[in-house]
Amino acid sequence: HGGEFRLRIEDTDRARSTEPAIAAILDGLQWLDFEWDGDVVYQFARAARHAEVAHALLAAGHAYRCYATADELEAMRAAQRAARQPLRYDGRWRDRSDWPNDAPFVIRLKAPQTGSVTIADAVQGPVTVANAELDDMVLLRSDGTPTYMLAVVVDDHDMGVTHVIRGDDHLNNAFRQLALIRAMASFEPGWSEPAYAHIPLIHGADGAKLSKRHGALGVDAYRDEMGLLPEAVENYLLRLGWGHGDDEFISRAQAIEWFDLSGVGRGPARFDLKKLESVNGHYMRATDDARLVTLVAPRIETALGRKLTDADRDMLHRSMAELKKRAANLNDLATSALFYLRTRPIPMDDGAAKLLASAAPGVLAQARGLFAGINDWTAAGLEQQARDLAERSALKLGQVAQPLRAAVTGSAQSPGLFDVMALLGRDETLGRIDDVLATTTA
RNA sequence: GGUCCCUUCGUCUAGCGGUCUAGGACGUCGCCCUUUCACGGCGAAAACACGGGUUCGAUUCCCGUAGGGAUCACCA
Repeated sequence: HGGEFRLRIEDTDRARSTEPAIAAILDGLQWLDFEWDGDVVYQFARAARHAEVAHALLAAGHAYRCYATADELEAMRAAQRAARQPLRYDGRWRDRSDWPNDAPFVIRLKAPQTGSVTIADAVQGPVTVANAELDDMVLLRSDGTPTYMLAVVVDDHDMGVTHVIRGDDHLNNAFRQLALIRAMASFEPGWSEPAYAHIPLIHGADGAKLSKRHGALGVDAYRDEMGLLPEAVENYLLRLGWGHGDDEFISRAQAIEWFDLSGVGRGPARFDLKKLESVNGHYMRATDDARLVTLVAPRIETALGRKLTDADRDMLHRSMAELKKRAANLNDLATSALFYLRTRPIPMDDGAAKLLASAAPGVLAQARGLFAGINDWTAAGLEQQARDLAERSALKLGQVAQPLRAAVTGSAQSPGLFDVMALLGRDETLGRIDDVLATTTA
């Protein structure tokens, strides 16, 4: 829609807004290629301006001092609970002016008590709430710091925010924020109401809401631990709660063209890791080999415990076309690539050991002999030898190829065996077979 | 509990009164391809929460029930 994307860090809770927490947000946004316009605004730095607005409201009679203590308010709520009444501030200081001079106080908004407010939400549609349901919220705490409710409204106004798009856990807040905006607008020009869009929250696979304690992960977990591609995460998230016909894979450009808030569903969607991995696999296959080599290299270096040489990277690059068809994420890709780069003797996994143990006697040695005499060390040439051997020994090709695969890759699964051998080269391939022959005869 | 919101295959969704014997994708299960595993191809099982209306006709509109969600701080 050609708008601006402004980034504001709401860090008024000093305990939670640590340096690493903020860095993780910026880092995650950048990884997903969500570039914001202009400078990052830090809310805490604007506390004085927030207080200024609270005092302007107080002076204009749209706010008042409340001297109720925490204990007093707790007692009030307990009584409301006991009487099965809704829990809300009862306005006990709303109309008083006998202010004690020395006692601590908060500033509360003098919100309208009659009538109702309707929000034309771009996602939820028109939503109406009676003003009687809303109580007088705290604007400024007793220590003089602003609450979130005050801060957002003031910052949105000062930053020229026209569209507030956020999780629907904020829908209720919108009504109170609107009351604040209207109070300001009543005596200061320029306070306009933004358009609201409240997007449903995402739930875990079990239907329970995603939270820190329950399945919610930082963006870095999807990147680092799970080895996903940013475009895959973006595509998956885009399709959660929104769709465009039967389209599953939607590029950034298409998303920009097609996406509209009116198409966003109103019910929460469940997070399905299987589908995310599937989408990621699609993007892995679509990614060019060079980028995959760069992305997967650090993981391989960690697994191998050494830096990759240029020759390693070249080997990786040449094997990538086949490897990427078999991997749903960068972790799997790294694991599946290891055997190309290991130094002899390579380890055998359980599947490989089993194949070697049940192999027809002598096949490995015979194949080794045939391969040693080969002139053109190509996939086609190697395959021909293997086929000839199988035919002569009345074996299926698999009975020849599988033990060979185990010896050469250390695993029962790999890309096409003869392509692997061609890539590995004569010396390495024959050496790996020799390694196995040495251990089995010994 | 009050207020507000939601409800199509197990999951994400298409559907915006008749084209629905309800489409796609993931997952599941078969088959094909094949030296293994994948990829790819073909196919199958699988849903309109329930009950009332409105209408010539409801998946689509309205109401109720049930279920689910959000929120009710001197947190954001």
